[in-house]
Amino acid sequence: MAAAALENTKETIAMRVVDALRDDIITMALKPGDVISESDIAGRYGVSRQPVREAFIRLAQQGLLLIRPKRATVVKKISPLGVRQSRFIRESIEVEIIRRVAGQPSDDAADVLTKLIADQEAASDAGDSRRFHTLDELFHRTLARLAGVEYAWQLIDDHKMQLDRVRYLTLGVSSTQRAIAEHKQIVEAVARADAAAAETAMRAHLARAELLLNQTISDFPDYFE
Amino acid sequence: MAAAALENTKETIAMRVVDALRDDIITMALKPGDVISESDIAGRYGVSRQPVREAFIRLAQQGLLLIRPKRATVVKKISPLGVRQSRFIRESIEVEIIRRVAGQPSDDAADVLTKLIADQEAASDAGDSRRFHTLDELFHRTLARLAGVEYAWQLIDDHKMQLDRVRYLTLGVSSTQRAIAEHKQIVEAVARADAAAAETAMRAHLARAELLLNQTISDFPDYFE
DNA sequence: GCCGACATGCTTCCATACAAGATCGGCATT
DNA sequence: AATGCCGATCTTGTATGGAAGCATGTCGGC
Repeated sequence: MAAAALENTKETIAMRVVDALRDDIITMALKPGDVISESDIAGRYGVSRQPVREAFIRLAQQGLLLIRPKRATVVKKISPLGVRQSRFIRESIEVEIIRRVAGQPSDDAADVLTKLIADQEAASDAGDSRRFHTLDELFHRTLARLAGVEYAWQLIDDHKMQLDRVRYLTLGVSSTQRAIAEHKQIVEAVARADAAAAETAMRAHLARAELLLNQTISDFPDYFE
Repeated sequence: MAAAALENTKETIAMRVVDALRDDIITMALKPGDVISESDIAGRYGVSRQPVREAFIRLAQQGLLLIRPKRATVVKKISPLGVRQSRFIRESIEVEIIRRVAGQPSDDAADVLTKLIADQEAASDAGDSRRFHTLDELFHRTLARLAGVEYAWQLIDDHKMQLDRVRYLTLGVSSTQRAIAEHKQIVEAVARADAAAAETAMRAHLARAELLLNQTISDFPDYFE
């Protein structure tokens, strides 16, 4: 396990426990299939069972924990079906976003995106895959903002967590160079206001995740259902 | 308020409270802006505060309640922005779905959909708007199943609840005849395997919700932010 | 040797008591 | 009369004890 101290940032203990556990789950410090209990976590963080229990409820609703009443609570294994359907949702939305952005092109849209790609190249050259990941997410979030639906991006954050766990497992595997090249293609199409090309490029970009998923399933079979 | 007795179907008390409260909220028995408290609801259902509190947490995560720590808990007012972004998500997904269904037409797909429309006409003639609503939802869910993404439909159920509250307010206003006509257009396009026409029809169908939303906001201004 | 009843130790679930922040009213002071 | 203090009384947050269900391993019967 990771730290035994809670960040003192959030208001309530329950919220701090939520943040700590979610981080442990996404970073695989708590592995899919691991069994945890209220008193276990409570003792580990030096708090009572009640806030831990409420944290469990929140994380269970986010699909990260599975509470089996009167039995136990386990870190939910990653569901390939769930991941694929989450990808379907994400692809549907991102395609719609890229159409809008390419359809109503603003002057600085391409500039902002180009600058983000430059940052990604810097992170890639430095071998900082964690920062690359963050910038990659920012790239897609920026597209949502340019389309005027940034709030919608927050709405699907819960579903994205399933994808994030898979992505964390692929940090060393995925080719950052290839992702950067695909981002460039998308921006180029947006700059030309070519919605069809932008959509095609976006679908191709997201399709690579399917290969990564299959690779990950065979690399870590125990983490999947 | 509505019933003071909990259905004895679900496993735990907390789950029963969740179901009861959610139903009261969607059917506007609990109105947006209403202030409730744990002990209030607990006394009303004859249970302790604890399961009620857990129900509050779940409903807050679903966007139906707003817990203000140490202050109170209120039934969340409907956010027009949130509704529009939920609609954006839904439209993105449904367009993708209708493309797939129209793209890979199965023989009985049109038959199943046609039968559903017939049921809707029957409900409309009988003036049973509640049943019409249920069938309408089934129509769209069936499309998701035909596209092979029924599970994704469940994933966005949480967001749909925002739309459901608005829809409940429009039960007497919306034109069932018009909705049926639009459904027929969609099915016709699917039967002809005309993906472009199906997409256009679906967008038009969903666009009507924007008008209903604006109408509802002016009819019930107190229910919105 | 095999199989089932049962005790034991786990878990989550619920109830209750207390703690701590927030609100609102009365009341003293200015 | 206006204003600021302060306490009664709400609220949600946390702690703890016990109840109920489930899994497991032991022991007795066959």
